[in-house]
Amino acid sequence: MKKILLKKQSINTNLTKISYKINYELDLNKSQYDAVMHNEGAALVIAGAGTGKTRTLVYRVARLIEDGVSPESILLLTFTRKAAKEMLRRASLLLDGRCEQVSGGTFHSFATNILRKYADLINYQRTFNIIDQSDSEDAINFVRNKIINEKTNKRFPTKSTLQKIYSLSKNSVTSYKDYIEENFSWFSDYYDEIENIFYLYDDYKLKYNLMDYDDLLINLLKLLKESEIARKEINNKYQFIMVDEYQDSNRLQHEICLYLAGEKQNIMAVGDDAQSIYSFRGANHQNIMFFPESFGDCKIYKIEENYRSTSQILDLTNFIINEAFFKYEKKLYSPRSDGDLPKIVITKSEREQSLIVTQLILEYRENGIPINEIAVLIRSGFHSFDLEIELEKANIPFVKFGGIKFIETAHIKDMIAYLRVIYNQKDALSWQRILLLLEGIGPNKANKVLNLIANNQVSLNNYDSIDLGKQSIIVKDLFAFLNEIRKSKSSVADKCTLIAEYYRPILQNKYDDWQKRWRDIETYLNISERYESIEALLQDIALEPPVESVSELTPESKENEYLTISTIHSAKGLEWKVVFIIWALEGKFPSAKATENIDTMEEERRLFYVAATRAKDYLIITYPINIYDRESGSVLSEPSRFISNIPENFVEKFVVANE
DNA sequence: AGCAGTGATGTTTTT
DNA sequence: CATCACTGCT
Repeated sequence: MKKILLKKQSINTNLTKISYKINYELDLNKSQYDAVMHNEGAALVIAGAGTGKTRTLVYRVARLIEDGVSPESILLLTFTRKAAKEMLRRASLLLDGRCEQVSGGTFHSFATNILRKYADLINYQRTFNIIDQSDSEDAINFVRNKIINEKTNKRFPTKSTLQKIYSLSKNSVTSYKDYIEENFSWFSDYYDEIENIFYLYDDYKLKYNLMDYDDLLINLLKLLKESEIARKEINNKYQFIMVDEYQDSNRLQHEICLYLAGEKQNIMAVGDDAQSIYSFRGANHQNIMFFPESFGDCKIYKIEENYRSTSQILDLTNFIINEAFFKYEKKLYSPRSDGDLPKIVITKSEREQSLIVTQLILEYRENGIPINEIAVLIRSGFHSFDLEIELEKANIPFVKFGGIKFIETAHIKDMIAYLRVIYNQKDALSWQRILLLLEGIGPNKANKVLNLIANNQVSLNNYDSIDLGKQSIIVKDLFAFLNEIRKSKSSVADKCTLIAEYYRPILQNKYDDWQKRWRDIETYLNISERYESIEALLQDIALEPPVESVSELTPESKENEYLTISTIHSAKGLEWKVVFIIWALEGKFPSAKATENIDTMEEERRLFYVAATRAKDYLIITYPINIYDRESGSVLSEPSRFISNIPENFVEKFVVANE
């Protein structure tokens, strides 16, 4: 039995007597100051776009530390690790290195770290592997194939639909039955089969020591709920909880927060209901409004003064959000009234849009705006393909965030699968993947090996009993090779290089464009150099994958300044002097998929709002008119509904002159 | 049992 | 423009 160490912590609540290094009153406005000085008990901070939300969090971290709270006992949960790092860096600049000691990360990475420690309490081994969405779909497909029969041959949900139902019902803490009835009622005939698949899927993961993204949260909650020992240790360690971007948390995360807050309820949630853009992940934009009800006593702070944008930009964004069907009690105001009006540029074609955006970027740069103060924001990853070509022609260095990441490509997943079986030998999903790469091995023979592994008859250092006839040798060679790497004392990067050499002939055989893919592998090898353990590498790849998309990201463009192209979701919390929003066309943004449903439509509006509020000084919205759209088979020619009825004096409109 | 070739299919957003 | 499921061939 583990012994619980209780450490007494004295928090000086008598604020007036302390003399701080930082002059909080001078550095902050009144509402920020109040939030920063919030001491114990629950609090909700509603902070509009650009109102210094990060600043408030950073100052509160510093303030708590100045008051004698030990940095490790502050837990800062953010949406991305990048955000957490940035905050801690700023806090360190403000105060000192102690701020770097603050605990923090995403819900998922925090959960992973906790679960690695307490895995045995929830019947897992601590070397569990984390599987991403597509892995999860594959595993679901595996069990799905066992369930489908004559009755289920038509209109039975696909693996990706099943994964979605599974994930959303878990994230919203709703039973499968209720969730299907409410959201996928057309599948209710198949309810028994679907539920069965989900049970089998859970068994599968437990058996092979795998967790999907949802399991990380579910198992953390389970641990907090069911193990008093773990809960006490965790509560004792993390005395002050701060959660950023609360509007994008879901029910499951909310329940975790309740347990993390513990009896003391020292939790501060920060967010903006008008910026909720993650409902597809089970977030509900009303969640944040329910937050106070979960606590006996919850203070609410509102911050409304915007320091980011000019009042010209805010006039436009206020207009956009006030058109929302469900009203937000929100009007941001700004002391900066010296700006240009936002521009709307209408072009004839996508080509012309790309050309004009490129040209404007060059003009802004000539006028002294550094290129890394400029961003192009897009609704979907592929909206920038044409622009990317144009930017390359014009020699404008750029980095693209969001969209398909190179980590998600088949060849990189293959590479990672080798590492994963070394780390967790039971990982059937990865075994399956790498076995199928071998010549003469199909699903059946792979399955044979999988069963041997599952029954502990075969492992990396005991594989003599494998008998697959002619193919035995090639499989045994794979085992021998992986076992060598497992035992080897060489660096992670060296191990990855060996794997790459092993994989290279397979790659060449499998893909015509193997040279392009090999370059990705070289990038991957470079990344692997940053890690000292396979565990750390795998964890980062699963939870904080390198954000850069597949791209010809040259080393020098990374060093120097670059233009940012980003999906709006990936641009959350960031800001630039100049922001372009391209493809503001009905059918693209809002996406054609969202138009049927009022809730998804409203989310598109908030998304547009988030995009526009990223701009500090200049906002340029563009769209091409008369575009034939293959998807819907129609001609798109209407400007986005979010900008079509903007009052004339709020924007300047441009069209490209005919030559 | 494995594999290659074919035809359909569908392409938000992310941990 | 892939990937994916399916089919028929070896």
